[in-house]
Amino acid sequence: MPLDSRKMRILQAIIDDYILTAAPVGSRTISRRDEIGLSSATIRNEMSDLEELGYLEQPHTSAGRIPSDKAFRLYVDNIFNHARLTDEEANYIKKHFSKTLDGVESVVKQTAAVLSEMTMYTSMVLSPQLHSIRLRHIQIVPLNEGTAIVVIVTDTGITKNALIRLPYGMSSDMLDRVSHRLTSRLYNCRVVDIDAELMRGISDEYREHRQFLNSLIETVQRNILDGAHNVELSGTTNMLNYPEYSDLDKAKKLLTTLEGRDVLYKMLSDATKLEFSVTIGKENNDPSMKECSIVTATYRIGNMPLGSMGIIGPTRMDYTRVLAILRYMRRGLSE
Amino acid sequence: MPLDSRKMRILQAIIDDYILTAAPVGSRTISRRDEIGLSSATIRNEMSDLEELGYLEQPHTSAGRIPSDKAFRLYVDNIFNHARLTDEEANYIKKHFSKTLDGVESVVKQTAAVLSEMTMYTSMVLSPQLHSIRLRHIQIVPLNEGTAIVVIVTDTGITKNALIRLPYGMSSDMLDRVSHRLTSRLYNCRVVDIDAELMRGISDEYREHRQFLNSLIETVQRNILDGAHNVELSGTTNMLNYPEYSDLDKAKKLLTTLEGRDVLYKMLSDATKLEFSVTIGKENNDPSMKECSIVTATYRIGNMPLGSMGIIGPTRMDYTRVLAILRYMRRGLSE
DNA sequence: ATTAGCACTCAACATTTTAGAGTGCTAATC
DNA sequence: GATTAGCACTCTAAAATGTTGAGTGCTAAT
Repeated sequence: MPLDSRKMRILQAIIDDYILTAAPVGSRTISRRDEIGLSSATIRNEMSDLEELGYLEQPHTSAGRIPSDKAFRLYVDNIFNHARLTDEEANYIKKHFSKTLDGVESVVKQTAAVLSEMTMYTSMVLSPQLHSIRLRHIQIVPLNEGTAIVVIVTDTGITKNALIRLPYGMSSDMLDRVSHRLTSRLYNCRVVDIDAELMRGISDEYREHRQFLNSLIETVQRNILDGAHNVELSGTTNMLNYPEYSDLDKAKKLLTTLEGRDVLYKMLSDATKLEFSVTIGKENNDPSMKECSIVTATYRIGNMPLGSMGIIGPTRMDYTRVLAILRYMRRGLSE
Repeated sequence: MPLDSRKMRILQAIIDDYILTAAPVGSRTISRRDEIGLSSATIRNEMSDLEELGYLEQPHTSAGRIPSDKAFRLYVDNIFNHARLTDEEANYIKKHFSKTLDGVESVVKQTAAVLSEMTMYTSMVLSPQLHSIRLRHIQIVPLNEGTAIVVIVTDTGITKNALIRLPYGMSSDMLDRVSHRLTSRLYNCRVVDIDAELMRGISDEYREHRQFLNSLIETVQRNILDGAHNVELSGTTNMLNYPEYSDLDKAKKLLTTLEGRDVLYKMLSDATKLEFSVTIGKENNDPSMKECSIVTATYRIGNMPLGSMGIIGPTRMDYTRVLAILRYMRRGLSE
């Protein structure tokens, strides 16, 4: 059953106040606000109802009340589309992105930095996922007797490289020829699509090196898919500024999880399916993040999702602003 | 004036205890140890002397005493050469390094991870510095109308890439030829050595693209030298386990400095001049690190320093073990 | 339906008490 | 002369106790 409009207004006020102060909100605080115009006693009754309905929680008798995750959920679902950026903020972003940025890696880093600076929360950016990306160039560069570097370039301008062993007596000339052959043969292939089938055609031409070619491709594939696990993190220490993490133990747990990255990687790669996602408090799977919220957005090229980015903050984070910022960045990144 | 052997032994005992407990050490604690065999009263007298000499500090009357930075300095200079690894530890390292590691980046990451795991402190690894590294291959790969990726490969197997703009009407064929020309021309050059002089020879052949070539080289140089600022950090949260950082405020300051990386970069790149270095407590320049010690070691190829790595821990860190581990890793890395 | 009023609760903070670890000094002992 | 036992003294950390104020729930009046 939906909340009547008065309850709604009161809940809204409580949430607003809580986002600001992180402290339990009492009935008087709300009744003092003139857009409400009710006595504290009335508010108390309403609050009591809201608590019963699961939207508020009381840390202990005689403390104010705190919005529950459920309340934030309601709140987020409501504000979702109102999120707009002020010009000032938009300019801030523009300014900090005007620096020449060569290479995907530096864009990713820069994005993470801007996100965490603007929001004062922790930000994370998942490097472009390479599953569905196409090869442009393959080059094998001999290093010294027995080893070489394979460099591959993709259509999105991402390069990857891996160290490989060479079979004995492989000439530098031969490597050049193989490079050319691989490039023209695999041009525009997706990395995941390279399979035995496709390789046969090439191996056949270089019978004596079949073994080498196979291990080469395998290395490249492994390397590309692994590298994509990279999550750029920024502003982790920002979390320490929020009273919800003034408990050293909680802080430690959170930071440890963040440092581990794998949890974040999972979230971000799951989130790559949706344009935006908001995960509030206990909705998170990881125990150390039950007091966080995470807002994510994907970035894409054309309409193919490439990767995603996210903001990690306390449950009472400023969702409106965070969503606005992400929406803006997402547009900027997707080019 | 050097300490007599009894003072030395007592100081040693105090330091040992303090490294273990992080708490001020009292005279009884020391007198109980049977390798000393003196009453607490005697120890007290000696401690009083040691304090006068600047090796001990008292947080307040009626607390035990704490070794000063000066004491640790003495200690470190003494143990410096005794540092040896147990077989068990050596095996641990070997095991964790046996994973296939393709590419410099993953080696750097892996190294940082192993260092912080083994020591339980924070570790950092400076990526190989590229000043003195030589070019092996340059390849320009067209992406789409107007942009391309330059990939360069160095003799140590490190690759770098940068996004560049193409002048109008540059054919893919032409790019290939330029790539070849650049490669043969700059083969074995150090990046820093590429200058106007050197470029003139090439520009002359491609008059109409002189402008393009110059900006290309400039981008590459900038990119290479920047990228080298990369410091891989691991185990930052380990610091939170030590009582010296149970004060949230101190912890926040330290972590913020660490996250900034630039202070660390400076330290590591300075440290690249020495094989090992130990910086204790107040010897550090940065105020947030006055209660840390930092031990660094360089890794090299042949006898050219490539980069360095370091351990950051509380002043009372286990220098012996840390030095042993670094010494071991350094040998392993330098190949 | 709303609100004023009042008794009651409870965390947070301040204050006092207590316990224990450690010191420095002196006088006795080896 | 160096060492040590003994004791008075110091000072923190922890426990115990007191105080305050924000907040509640309920009842009776509006």
